[in-house]
Amino acid sequence: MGQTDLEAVVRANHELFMRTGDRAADVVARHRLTLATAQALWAIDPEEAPPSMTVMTERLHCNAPNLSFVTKQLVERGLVERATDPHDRRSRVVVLTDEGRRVRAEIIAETLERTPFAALDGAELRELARLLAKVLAPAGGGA
Amino acid sequence: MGQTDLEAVVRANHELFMRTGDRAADVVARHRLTLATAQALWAIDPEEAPPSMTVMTERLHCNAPNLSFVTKQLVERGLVERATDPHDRRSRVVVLTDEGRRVRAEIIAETLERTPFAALDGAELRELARLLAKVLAPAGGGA
DNA sequence: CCGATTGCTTCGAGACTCGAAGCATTTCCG
DNA sequence: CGGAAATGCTTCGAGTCTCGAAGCAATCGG
Repeated sequence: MGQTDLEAVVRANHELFMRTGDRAADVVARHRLTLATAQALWAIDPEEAPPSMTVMTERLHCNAPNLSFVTKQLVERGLVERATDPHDRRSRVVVLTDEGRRVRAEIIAETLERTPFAALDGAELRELARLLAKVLAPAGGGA
Repeated sequence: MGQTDLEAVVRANHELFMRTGDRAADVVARHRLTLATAQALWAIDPEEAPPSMTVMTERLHCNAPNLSFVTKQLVERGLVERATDPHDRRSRVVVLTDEGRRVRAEIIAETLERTPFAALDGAELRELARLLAKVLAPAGGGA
């Protein structure tokens, strides 16, 4: 009867995603952003190379026109800038501005303070992170 | 540094919700539904008393006008019917039709087949379900 | 060199979400 | 009882999000 556990997990995953979003709603609104634009901002890690639009569509599970739309709003808000990838002039990379870096850090910090997941203790979080990582990469290097 | 685990958990939760949705997309499309209407259908447990609109808004984390809109589509699709709660004639309950019950079961079954969570074995799923349940109900009867 | 492909944008349409306003019913309180 | 207030839901209008189709610039393949 693993079916019952599986359904419970999928439902809990959905519910917790919604609850985290609900609690983050006023945080992102305070920065004049929406959930969609905040997720895009979150997806740009300032410690890695600026991602191309294609990479961003994969991270956000959306298509190119959608990302173009969302990116435009971040540009207008002064949080990111578009730049042409010198290695392939067709490709545009999304670069965080100083304010973008600051706003991103604030949104992430406040979201993590409010998410229901924060109720778990360190050991539980580590175990949960381990299990979720396994789901994300099930092969584990196997055949 | 539990912060790292917490962020990883929130990101993984988001990512897995999106992946589950992506893999369910063609399943719900096959039934002429969208993700929003399918979630509403999922939220109606045929083994419990038919939920009122208010209960449904809580389950779906949406407001009344939105639910009214989604419910209308399920009614037009012949999957649910509206009924007046005899105990409070202001309240409308959402009742699954026979086809609604059948389509709901199919969508859930096929979604659970395809979700990445299905890669876990029984013990892992049970542990994951336990942790997520704890996040959903953190108090545990405490003060 | 030129057709095919890739990466992105714009455009137009459809779906989703929400606040405001309105209606029916119930509850509250004198 | 009677009427004001509250509750549950719907409709309406506007705004946001999402996507397919079409188009442009740059690169790749022969």
